[in-house]
Amino acid sequence: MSRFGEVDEGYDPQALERRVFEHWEAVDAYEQTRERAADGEPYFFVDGPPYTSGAAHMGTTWNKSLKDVYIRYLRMQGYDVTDRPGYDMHGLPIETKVEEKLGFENKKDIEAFGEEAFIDECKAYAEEQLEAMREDFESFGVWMDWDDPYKTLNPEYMEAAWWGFAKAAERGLVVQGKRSISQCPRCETGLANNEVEYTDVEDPSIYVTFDLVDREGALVVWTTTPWTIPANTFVAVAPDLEYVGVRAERDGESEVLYVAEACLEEVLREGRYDDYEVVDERTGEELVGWAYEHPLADEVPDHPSHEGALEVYTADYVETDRTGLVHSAPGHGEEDFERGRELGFPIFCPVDGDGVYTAEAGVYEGEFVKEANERIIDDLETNGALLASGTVSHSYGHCWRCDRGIIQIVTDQWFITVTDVKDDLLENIEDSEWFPDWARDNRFRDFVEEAPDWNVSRQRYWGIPIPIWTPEETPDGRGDEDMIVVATREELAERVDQEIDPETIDIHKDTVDDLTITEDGVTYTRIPDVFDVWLDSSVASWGTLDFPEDQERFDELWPADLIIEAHDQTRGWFWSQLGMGTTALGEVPYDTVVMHGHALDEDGRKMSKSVGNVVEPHEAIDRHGADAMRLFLLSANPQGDDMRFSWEGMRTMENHLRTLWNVFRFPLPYMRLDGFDPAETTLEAVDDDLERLDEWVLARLQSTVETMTDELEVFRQDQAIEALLSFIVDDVSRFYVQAVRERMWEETDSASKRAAYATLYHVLERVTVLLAPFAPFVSEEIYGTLTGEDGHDTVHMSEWPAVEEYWVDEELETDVVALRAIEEAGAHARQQAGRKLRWPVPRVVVAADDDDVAAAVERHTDLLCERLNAREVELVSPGDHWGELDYSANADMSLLGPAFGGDAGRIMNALNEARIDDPTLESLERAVSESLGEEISLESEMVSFVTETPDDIAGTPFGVEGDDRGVVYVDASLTDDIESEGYAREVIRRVQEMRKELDLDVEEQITLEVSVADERIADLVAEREDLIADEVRAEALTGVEDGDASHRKTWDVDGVEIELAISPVSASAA
RNA sequence: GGGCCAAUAGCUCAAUCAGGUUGAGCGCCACUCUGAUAAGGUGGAGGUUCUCGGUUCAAAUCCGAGUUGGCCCA
Repeated sequence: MSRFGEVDEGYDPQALERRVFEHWEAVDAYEQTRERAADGEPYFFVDGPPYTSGAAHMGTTWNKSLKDVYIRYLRMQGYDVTDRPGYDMHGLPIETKVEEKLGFENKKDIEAFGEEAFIDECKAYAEEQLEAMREDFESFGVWMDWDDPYKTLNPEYMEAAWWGFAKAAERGLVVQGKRSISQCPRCETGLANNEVEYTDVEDPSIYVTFDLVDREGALVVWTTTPWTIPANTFVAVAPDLEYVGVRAERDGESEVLYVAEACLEEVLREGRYDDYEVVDERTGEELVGWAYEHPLADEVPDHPSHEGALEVYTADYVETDRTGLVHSAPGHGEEDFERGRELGFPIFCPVDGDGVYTAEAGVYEGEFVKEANERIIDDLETNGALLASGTVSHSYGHCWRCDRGIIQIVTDQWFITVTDVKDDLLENIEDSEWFPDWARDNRFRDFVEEAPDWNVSRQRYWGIPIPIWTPEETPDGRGDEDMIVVATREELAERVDQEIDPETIDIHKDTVDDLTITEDGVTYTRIPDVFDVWLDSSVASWGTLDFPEDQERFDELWPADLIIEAHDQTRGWFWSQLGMGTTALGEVPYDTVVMHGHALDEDGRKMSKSVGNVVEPHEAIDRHGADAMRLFLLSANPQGDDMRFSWEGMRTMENHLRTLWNVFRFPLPYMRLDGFDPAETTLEAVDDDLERLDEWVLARLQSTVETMTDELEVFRQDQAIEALLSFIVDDVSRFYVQAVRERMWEETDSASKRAAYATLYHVLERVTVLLAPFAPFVSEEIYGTLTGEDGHDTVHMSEWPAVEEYWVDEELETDVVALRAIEEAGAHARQQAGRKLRWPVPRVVVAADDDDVAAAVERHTDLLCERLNAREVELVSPGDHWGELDYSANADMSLLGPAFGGDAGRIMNALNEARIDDPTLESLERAVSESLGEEISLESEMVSFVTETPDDIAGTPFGVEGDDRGVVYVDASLTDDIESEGYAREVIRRVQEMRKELDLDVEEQITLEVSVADERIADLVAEREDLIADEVRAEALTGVEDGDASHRKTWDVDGVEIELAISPVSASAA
């Protein structure tokens, strides 16, 4: 880019972004930026791999933008930052998508299609999705190593998972076992808890009676899963709960029912009993050992009948709910299973992985369990075991992929026994620092404390094969006793019977399933399962380093310095990494965690396709540009809180950027015209010529740098952005540029102009560097235009600015805060006096409350005169009083409260309403006492005096951060001289407008004719003819002939009619 | 059903930890400016600080119960 070249007149983000992408491409901006930091101190950032689901939504966009900011910032700080992006590419979501695509119904279709072909389809699909996501990420300017991402489907990454798992196995933390798990009957695989989604559904709600053996009556249980009744093994009670036996009557028949006393009324109502009588009272403890008959004994001949089965036991999961007696089937429910194991019962689960009853289920064999519900209810009724039957709406678990209702069954699974190392897990948490800290100390700790063993096996195809080989013959024994766990591809090649090349082998299921190991005469085959997909990403901290293949980088970098993810990852990636890091290596694999929230819609609702409130990032980019979108997202608190998307917020950010663009564009023509060379006219060169405002804006720049750096260090980029934008918009644009414009308009060269150039140039250049991590596009273009060949090829190679002590000037900053407050108050007072800024006022009086303000006014009298358009500015020093003022007082409630208790409020009001002539405590006490009708004694610390403006002069108090610091009085009286200038300015303004209407060049000379209807005012205007001619570039004030090039208009200036006519000189000469 | 987090102006948030007359920016309306112009300036309207109860002279702030939303878990 050439320095001070022509730029777009308005801020056009789309065009600008296109240019910047081309520029990045042309100069290898990303590669150069990385290279520049290559020798810096290493910083190991790990990208949490997004699942390859197709497109970046607003949440991933926020996440990646945050990562991009900190990567860029750290790089500017000189760190050599790892920025390898990752993709999570295995798992059921992709399998189900591919199944849909191929029109598959279940696993049998996959088997028919062929494992290898299916895996190839999954791989192709995942890669396709990856490309779409990469394009999205790049489109909003995320700079990561897109050419070398880590993919969980790559053999070297899969090996990282094998290695970690083998380490855990080495430490005895891998076991096989039967567990009650959530099974998706369609996907035919177990699901982790976090893969189960709960939604409200209508299910059967039945009350079943279990007839007691050897005594009259029946136990009443309640269930929503009739299909689990065949597997009933025992009934659970709470030991201390009161139970009753009642003789209940309905339809003229009576029976004895046992339920918890608290549930009695409800059960009888459900069963529509007419009457009842309590015949027995017992605690749960006293029911233990009672035997009952299986209600489907004939239909399910193989039902549990072993020693101890079909009896009452206590269990801690019993609640005083429904009947207080719980039908327990260890072959299904998780708690039932645990209790059943405690009791030493064999597990009876007559249901297969596809949700179909096995032969053990007797007459129900071959039926899908959910469909068998109805028949079972009928059979229960026939057997006289159905007390009541209805439906209930409750929250029930569903498969996260296919939405089918899950079933609880007991199957053989493989576990990492994280419960064995729970103390280590809790201890290791302490080694990580979290932002916000409560995420670690409340949420995460709670989760870790309660975490069960990790079921890592899935009965699926598209995943990392579990590297366990078990002996072909394992009669009765558990697989984990003689298992071989393979850690690497090399080890695999060494141990398997077949000839394979570890360099080239793809270790997906279709390949490794055929491999066998024979050792000591025993042949081992691989178990058919693949890993839970959460295990894939859990090894990212070393997988991203290609460890174990690459040992060196692991030794240098591990563990991760920083990870940044949303709060749903507490139970996801934050946890899986801790679990894997601790079981494999005994350490937490990350030092610092930044936990952000989710992107919600404008109303604070979750964005969801079905609700139709999803905002796509590319729509946001199309409407307001990628920079504005990033700034909007990044200006949200990144620690824990959710963010609400807002189009208004987006627009605001675009407006701020437009302001920056205008500020940047404004001096360019002047700098170009004057041949300003920033390399020559440096700040150092013009130091002696700098004016106070120049020094001020440089001082403000320093404190902005300081604030931003401090905030970024604690991951509050939102605060950093606020500081920067407020500097750009409030300080540079609205104040500094406003004040220095006239210096730039000067036609001749001057020291003051050069100083202004050098200052504004420096400020703008620093601003682009500070803005670069957040809005990488617009900062790039501004930087390029400012620096031309002298700068880096890209702003992103810049160092993060350090505070330049030389320019720090806190006192000056505070002074200008006061001056700006005075100016603001002055403008307010003017408006109240009905005098617009264009009209000069003879006098402005500043009554200062303290020496700092007084000193500031003294130093900047000229500036105040100019900005307030006052002939003179007078200062009333602290301590002196403006004779005509009244006073009232404000109360300091922190002192008034303790002193007066309940009366403090009334006294406060009296203070506010008091009007006294002189600001003394005595006068105030007198006024307050009189108003309240009682003697009130005040301390001077309790009150502060407030001036009350007299009627004849417009006065406005000014303050700093809520503290009153003085009052500005504007004397708006008129004199002929002032009226003369005022009307002249009115004429000038209107001539300028007419020039614009004719589209004249700024330099173009005109002839001008002015005729004012009012004679007195005509004379006043005539007094300022020279001023008018000068300001509007009029060669002469003469009559203007009506003609093609002339422009004539009659104006109404506050009731005075003024006719103006202009014509360009060139036109009238022709 | 349980845990964590949040709720203050139309919107985004500050003030909450250490109780003391609720603030800023944006938006809106009015006025204003017109050599940055899809800009700038001034003012105004807009709050039962989610609800109810408690502690206190005094509660947005502390405590308890609830409501709504988000995440996680069952």
